[in-house]
Amino acid sequence: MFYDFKKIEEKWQKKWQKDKTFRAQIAPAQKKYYLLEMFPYPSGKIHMGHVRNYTIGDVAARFKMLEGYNVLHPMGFDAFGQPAENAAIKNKTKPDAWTHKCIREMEDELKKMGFAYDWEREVSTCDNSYYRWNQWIFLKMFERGLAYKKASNVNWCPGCQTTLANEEVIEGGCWRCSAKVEQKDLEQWYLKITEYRERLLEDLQQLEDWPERVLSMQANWIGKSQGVEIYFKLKGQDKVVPVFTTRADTIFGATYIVLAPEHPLVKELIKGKAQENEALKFIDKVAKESKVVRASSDVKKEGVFTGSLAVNPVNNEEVPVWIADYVLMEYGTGAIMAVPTHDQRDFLFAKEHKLPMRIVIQRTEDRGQKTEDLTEAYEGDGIQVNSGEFNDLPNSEAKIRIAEWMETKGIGKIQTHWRLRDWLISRQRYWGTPIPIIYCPKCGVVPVPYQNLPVELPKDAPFTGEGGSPLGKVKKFVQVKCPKCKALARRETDTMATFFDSSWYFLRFCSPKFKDGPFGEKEAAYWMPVDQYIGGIEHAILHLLYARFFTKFFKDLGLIDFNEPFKRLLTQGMVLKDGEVMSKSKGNIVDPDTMIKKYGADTLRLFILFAAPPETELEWDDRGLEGAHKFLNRVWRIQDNLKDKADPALLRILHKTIKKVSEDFREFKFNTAIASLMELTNAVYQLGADKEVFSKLIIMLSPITPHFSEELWKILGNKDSVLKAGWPEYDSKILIEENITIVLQVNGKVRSKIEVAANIAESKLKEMVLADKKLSPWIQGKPVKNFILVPNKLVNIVV
RNA sequence: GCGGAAGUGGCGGAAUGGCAUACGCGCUAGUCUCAGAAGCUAGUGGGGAAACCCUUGAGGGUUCAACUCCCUCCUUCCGCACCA
Repeated sequence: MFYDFKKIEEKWQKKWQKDKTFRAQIAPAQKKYYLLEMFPYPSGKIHMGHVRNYTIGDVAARFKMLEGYNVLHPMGFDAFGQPAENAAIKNKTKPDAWTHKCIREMEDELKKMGFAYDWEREVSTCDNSYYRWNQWIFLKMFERGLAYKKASNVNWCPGCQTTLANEEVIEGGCWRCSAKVEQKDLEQWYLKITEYRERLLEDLQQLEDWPERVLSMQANWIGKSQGVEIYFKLKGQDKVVPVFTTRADTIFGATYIVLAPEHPLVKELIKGKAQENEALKFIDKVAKESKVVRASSDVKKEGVFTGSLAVNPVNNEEVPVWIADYVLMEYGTGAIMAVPTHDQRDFLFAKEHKLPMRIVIQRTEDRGQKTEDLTEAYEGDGIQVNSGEFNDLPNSEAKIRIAEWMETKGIGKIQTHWRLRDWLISRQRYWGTPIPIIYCPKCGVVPVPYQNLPVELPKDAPFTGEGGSPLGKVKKFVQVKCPKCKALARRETDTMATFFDSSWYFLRFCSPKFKDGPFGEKEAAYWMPVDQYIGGIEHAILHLLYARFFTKFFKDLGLIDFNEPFKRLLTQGMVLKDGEVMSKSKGNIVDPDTMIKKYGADTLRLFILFAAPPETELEWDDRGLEGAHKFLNRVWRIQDNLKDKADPALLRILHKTIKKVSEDFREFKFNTAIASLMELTNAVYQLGADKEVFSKLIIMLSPITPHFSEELWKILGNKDSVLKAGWPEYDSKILIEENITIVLQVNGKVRSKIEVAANIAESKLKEMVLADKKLSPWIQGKPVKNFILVPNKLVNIVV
């Protein structure tokens, strides 16, 4: 007999919707649990990555419901972004219409999976009821000096006359017209996330339940480093070039310095020199080079000599000043001291351009080694050589002593540097939140008054992907009266990066219809922080960092009383097919909808959890899906053969299973939880189950296969949803076994096994072991050197 | 280059110092059937007739005992803003 998954799944989905089973309401007496999965971009179709992410979340949510928590489990759409613009151009429609159509389709697909969402809380970031609060937040930041304007480089396509995202630059060319991409300076809006860097780093320590790798990625991204700023005087001028280094111990080996081509001193340095023309050409070339090309590691490091010399302040040695593309203006001081012997990049550059080098750190065993002997830079620890009064010190000590010495001599300054830069949020795009700023010829930059929000995104902007910002072409939008002096003014036409939208949506879900602010303080106080957040590892840095930044900002505004938005984080692995990520270009996509039609959502949910642990990659396998389906049919058939009373042996297995599944669910080990449910099912086939054992099996399965379990639960005569059944508890008395199998090893190799009473005395056991027949060939005539006993498990005899 | 993760049967995976390969897929045989499908039962790491021996990317170490801990190396995957 087969179960009719199609009928069953439709029936229960309708019932859940009608009964509002998953509606979440504040209940102060009850323990709350906020479970959130990263909301999707509405592309129209869900893919296996979504199925995996949301199934993991759904099982956790339903498990918590069974455990008696008041669960908030919302869903929404991250609906602004470029794909809508591209799709609209391609399909001759509008981003608005296209996005809303996609949202409807995706809602349908998500509902077909049976996910336990409170759909009444759904939000879409492209609705003005949502993005008006983006604008509100922006204005609050602007008031506090956290949003500011600054000139910055963008990728510019001269063919399309538009800016390009990094991912739209393919091998230095525009993805649409292949024209060579240039760099252009534009005034852009930034958020001062760097003001929060200390807290963003510090508070990582509170996140005990985050994966170690995400924490270290965030810490590295923020990149706090202690180092020294060293002042190199320019020869024949009274100008000074500061360079930053974390390796003050190598200063005596600095044989040249390198400036970024954009460095403000460069033009002056090359003026009138023989190298001037060559240098100007190089600067021009680098300036046009897209950041993507410049940043790719396989490109050869290029550079030119400026013709100027500088003085190494520790030994007054004259060193050449170069410019090179691998030094970036954005980091540190935009200038570095080069130590070819102890930095591999400097080493390669020095070899290429025949620059001098000097060893200053050496391991004792390498004493006497010459620079000519080096085939690569030595970046490890050692003893100082060629370093004046610091010779013979270990470099770790010298690093500190040299830094302090330079500070007292006034040739350097100990400094903390950060890797984190401010966040550029301006986009010259249409489908995003308009930045609520007005430019008045008299008053300058004027924020839109709060009562005038939202600044609505015009529905009818013409855009073709060419010719600059689409909003700039909508006169009705651009032309505006200055809120201060009523003179004719101009609106900002940039929109916000979509990461802005997703940096606070978890707060909106607490009170999605709130009208007096981005979220209700009372609701946020009850539901937040998110107890469990689930999403892809690709968001390990940016999204999570921005969400943490916004949370701290809200705390500073006094709207919330906590520092971190996400208590626990799970990053799920990708879904692969034939060892590769599923993608359209590879043509290896497996469509969830097809699988639902063929086997049902419950089977799909079961398989995707069973095939691999949540955090590792998952290899898709059609046959595995069939196996999962087979298992459900096997459980379904149990109902026909229920006994009046279960075997005591089965009861023991049942309680063992309850213990194991409870532990595994708490730790998100769904694959092994399912394995033990399968073992229980196998035992039922051997020993026969009664109604009680079967009921508990169904309850334990219900978070994974909700429709299937609800149906069986009803067939067993229950009136309420299986969600009301309560999570089963195990009886530790039943778990105690009378007899235990002890493994007998000789010299670490298994030679025999014996069955003994659980509470056997050690001396008695030893006697039995030494008398074991299978063991005798191995121990006979040999003195027992050691007798190791692991209680209830194993004995190892060393002879 | 920087940072992170992982390597176990034919395949997905289990075991975090104590019986390597749980559970599932696949495969083999049996049973049921006119036949097939489904189901059920049994078997299934490699070598060997057997006793036994070998086996967790490679090599070394610690330990009574290592997939698990330490060292060296190899391979694969992921993220990134060449971060000095």
